[in-house]
Amino acid sequence: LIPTLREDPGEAETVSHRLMLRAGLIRKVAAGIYTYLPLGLRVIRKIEQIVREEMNLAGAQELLMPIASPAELWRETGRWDYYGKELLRFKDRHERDFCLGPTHEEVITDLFRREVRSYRQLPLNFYQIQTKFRDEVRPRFGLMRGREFIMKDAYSFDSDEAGAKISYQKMYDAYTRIFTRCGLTFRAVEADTGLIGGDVSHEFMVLAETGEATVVYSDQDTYAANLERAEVLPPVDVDTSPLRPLTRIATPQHRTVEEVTAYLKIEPRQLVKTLLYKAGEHAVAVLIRGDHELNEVKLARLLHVTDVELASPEAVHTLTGTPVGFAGPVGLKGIPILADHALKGMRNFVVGANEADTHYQDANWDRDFQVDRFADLRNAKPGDPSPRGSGSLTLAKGIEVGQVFLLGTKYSKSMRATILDDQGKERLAVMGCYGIGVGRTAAAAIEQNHDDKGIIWPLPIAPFHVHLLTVSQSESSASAATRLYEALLAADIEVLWDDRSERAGVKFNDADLIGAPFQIVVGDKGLADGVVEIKVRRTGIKTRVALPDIVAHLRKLCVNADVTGAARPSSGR
RNA sequence: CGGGGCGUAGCGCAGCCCGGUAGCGCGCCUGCUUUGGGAGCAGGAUGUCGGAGGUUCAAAUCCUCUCGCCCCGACCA
Repeated sequence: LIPTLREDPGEAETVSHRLMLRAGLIRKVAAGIYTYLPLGLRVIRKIEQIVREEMNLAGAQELLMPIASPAELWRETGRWDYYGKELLRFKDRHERDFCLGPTHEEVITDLFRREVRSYRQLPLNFYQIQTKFRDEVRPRFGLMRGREFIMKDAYSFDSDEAGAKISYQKMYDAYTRIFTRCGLTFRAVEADTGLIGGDVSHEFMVLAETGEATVVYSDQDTYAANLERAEVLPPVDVDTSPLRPLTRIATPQHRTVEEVTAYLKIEPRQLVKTLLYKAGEHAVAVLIRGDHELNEVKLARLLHVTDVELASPEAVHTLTGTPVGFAGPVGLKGIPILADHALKGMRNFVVGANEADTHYQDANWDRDFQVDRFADLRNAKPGDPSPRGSGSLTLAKGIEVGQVFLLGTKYSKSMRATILDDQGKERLAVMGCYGIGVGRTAAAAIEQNHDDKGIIWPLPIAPFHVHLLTVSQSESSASAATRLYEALLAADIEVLWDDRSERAGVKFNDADLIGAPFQIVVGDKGLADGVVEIKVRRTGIKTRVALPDIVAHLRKLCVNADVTGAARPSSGR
């Protein structure tokens, strides 16, 4: 059974989602919840196998934790309240609270503290490949952002920082090998730690237009970070023109940067917008140059809160006495004023006047208002200088397929996971955690490897190496195909045989859609000359090969295609 | 959570404005022909029109409620 679809399903927009449905890899059960069909499951298993091999090689041990976990563990770390609606909660028949695990720091740390006593038992690294559930606000793009999804998660435990860093590096290296073996073009970037927490983190980003994340990287040095994290250096070019006197100016009905700058015939970079934010219980004003974007993650980090949000129009009115659109720092009382450090280089700029339909021209910080704190608060943009030395920054879209975290003692502290060190003293275990989205890796591979006919699988994760199709109904081609099929199986070549009595065109199109790296076409025409046709899906190149030479020929093709998988690390672990 | 859109045969859609026998294409079944890039002819099967309630002689169509799905946004003063 190959349930391919001739037409694009109405529900899918992105390439990988469409092709996964059309090629018969997945079917939707509910929003963000999918069944893996036989073909899709084979791809998932291939990726899992690569992950297993590399994790084992890196010294991690596989275990399997439950999907349901009791609320008490989550209450210990505070995440029962903190995680929000993404945590799908339910009660068992005794009215006890449970949730479906979105990640497993709590469960593994609980295991660790019960079982491990001594530093001699460390380092330890446990991993599992398991179904996770996160009740996403907006599931989309098929397996790219599902609610239920398969994840490889790993957790390392060390007796000190130095050890934890080594464990982290091992995982970083393993991830690099995993995604390389999967045939992906990716980048490891510095990342923020978000809900998981911790100190250091890298995300593995597959570069693709459909990515939901933005990657920032330098064109000349090795700097790469996601947009939330990417550092912006203080300005180098400082305006030294003489200060002009502050002037009020009427800007009737002109609120946005666009409107005000057009009205005043100035550039957005000569205007400073004043954003009012709610950070926990407090309000702050944030000054940002007109052509820059505020980075809320940076703001939250600076203020030591988990989340910030724009103040409501009502709150803006209370704080500034004006409707939204005319807030400004001059005369603003009672709340801290923060400014992006780009302002340090600015003079004689335009700001709101805290009065309807009015702005100030030629405002200057220090003279006209005080800034409580300058900081890096904006998003990087193309052309910004690299924060590590040389080159300028480029922005690209990426799909996050993996992330590694150096957690430190965040969880071992709240859950009191301690070990005895060589002095007999109790110490908190130092942890790391590491995740790979298995289904998302498959989707990302399709985003990077397809054409208008369908998927072009990288050999290591292809559901089958070879798609065998018989295009003639004759006895002779059926028996030739049977012999060939068995010969390929005997040679450990995975082959999908399309023996349906469909017309040739249907089979060709399905084969292209499903995207096995190689197609073997058996037909009466070729058999008359004792040959079959081998087509390389990616290049479209067809070769006529004599029957006895097929296995050898395929082997050669495989070696050429599998440049990544062939290069196995020769570590002694 | 806000905005927009869509639920009609297995799939893709029309019909709805203007109420009156539920349609088209693909797929599926039967037969004949065809057979190396999504075949042709002939015949055939398939629908609680997402669900509930209402209006009406009469509802896929109008009204109310509800469920599901998709897309955009949740970033600017």
